[in-house]
Amino acid sequence: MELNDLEQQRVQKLERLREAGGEPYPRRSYRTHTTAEAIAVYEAAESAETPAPEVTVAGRVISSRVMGKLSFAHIADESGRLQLFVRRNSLGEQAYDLFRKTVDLGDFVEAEGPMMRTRTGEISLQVTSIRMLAKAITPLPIPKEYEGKDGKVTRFGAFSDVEGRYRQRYADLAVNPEVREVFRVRSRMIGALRRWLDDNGYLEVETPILQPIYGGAAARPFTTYHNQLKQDLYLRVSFELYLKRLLVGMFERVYEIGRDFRNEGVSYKHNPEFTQLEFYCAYTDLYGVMETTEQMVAYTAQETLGTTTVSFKGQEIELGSPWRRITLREIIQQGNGIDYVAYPDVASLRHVIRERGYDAARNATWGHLVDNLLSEVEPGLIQPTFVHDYPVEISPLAKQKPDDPTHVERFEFFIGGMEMGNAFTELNDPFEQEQRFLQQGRAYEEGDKEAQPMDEDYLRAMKYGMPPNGGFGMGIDRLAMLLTDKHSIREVLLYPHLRMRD
RNA sequence: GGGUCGUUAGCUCAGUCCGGUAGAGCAGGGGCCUUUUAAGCCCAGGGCCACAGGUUCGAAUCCUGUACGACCCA
Repeated sequence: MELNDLEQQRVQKLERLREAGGEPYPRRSYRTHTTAEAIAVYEAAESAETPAPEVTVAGRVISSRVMGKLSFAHIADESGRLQLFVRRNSLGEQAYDLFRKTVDLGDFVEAEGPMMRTRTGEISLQVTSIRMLAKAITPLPIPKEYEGKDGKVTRFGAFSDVEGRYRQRYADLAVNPEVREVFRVRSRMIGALRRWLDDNGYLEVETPILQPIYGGAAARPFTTYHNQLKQDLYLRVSFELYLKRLLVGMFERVYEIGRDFRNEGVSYKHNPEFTQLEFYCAYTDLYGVMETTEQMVAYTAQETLGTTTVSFKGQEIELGSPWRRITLREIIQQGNGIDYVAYPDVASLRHVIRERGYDAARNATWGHLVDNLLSEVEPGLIQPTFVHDYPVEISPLAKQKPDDPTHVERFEFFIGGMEMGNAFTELNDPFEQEQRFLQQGRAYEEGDKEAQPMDEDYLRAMKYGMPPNGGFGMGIDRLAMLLTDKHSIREVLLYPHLRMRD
């Protein structure tokens, strides 16, 4: 192990601790109170005018002010922080000296003694005994903090290098409490989603991540290989086809929360692996799913943040229902002035798009061009909006509209200028589904690498009879961005994908 | 994929225009200090200036390329 100067100094302290009979990495702590509990029991004793309680607390040293015969330090645990009042008279000369010489910022320690208030009024622990729990060799970039009279905390020298924070997330979490809070919010959010679905009759299931045939979304997959079976396998790009098979199997409401993998570029809202929620509900359709979506998302915000009004990029977003509904055709017309329905082939659509001054890639399919037109208006969709009625070409698993076979009952919904999810009245006619797969196959041959492959077993399942149903998918990471007001997906992923470095 | 910007001490950053001994604060080390809280005071340390080339008497600084990252655009 290569150690720099600072690390070598800490190893020397570790050895000094051992020489004094101490153990730098003992097996466990005999903590009696968290720091928050210690403060609470002291406050209770104070107001009841009973003697100050004795406690044992454990945590990481995050500040220290060593003076001659009296020192102050703060330790932090997950519940908060507590000041240690370390006086030579209370601790004993040898122990005090050992504390001064061997304890660094970042170390985990255990401290024991009666609670007290200092002269300035801060509730503290008067240390009668202190023990190393885990010696930190590498110094953590612990910032200095200053609490202004208005209670606002100013931090100095905080660990803020974005790349460093992502590559060493443990250090980021250790020194930036607000980063920990992001992941608490994320966890509460997923818990709330799960609770809502469970309470509404949905069964949580798990389906294969390794799939012999991928599908359910327009995306390129990651490919892997099973050595013993000598078989190519794909990492799933969606859960869709496996979940809908379960409706054939007589489950009526199913959902899955898990990881999808898409072999595409990274951006502020794309990571190669991301967390998705999909649910399928028998006997409803797109319009039923709209209501479900509104209720579920509003509930999740309320349970997670205590409000359905969220602030995102400086704007107030109201997640309470009802949400705006507008057709894809209308919103593109409003945004770009192009009625794509009037240009039913790729040549004429590409022509009009270029005429209006927008880019249109030469190899883009008609469906991609429509999708690109939507992308132009997407950043303006701040308040929750269902954009519905999509062209059948780009929706091979959705059911056509009864009055217009060129369009399907599908919506994508947008919040905060981001696409959050996608839903259909699911196609359950096996003959039509077969035609759609064949059409996708032709698109693939023509160069659309995101087209979906034929799935014979899925058709076989559908031939047994699949109830009418509405399906739904939502990007969990993007919802987490919305609820935490983070503007990059990497801020809501503990370990975002980064390029290898040496 | 294109453009712009960045990479200097463990952390946060100056220094780059206009080439000439590598800087600060915090952290760390040695002292002083029994109510501090961005504690304070004194002293002494700490660097492959991302990497590889080039120009030059001389490069952190100018030029080219590479890597990684951030932001914007597609």
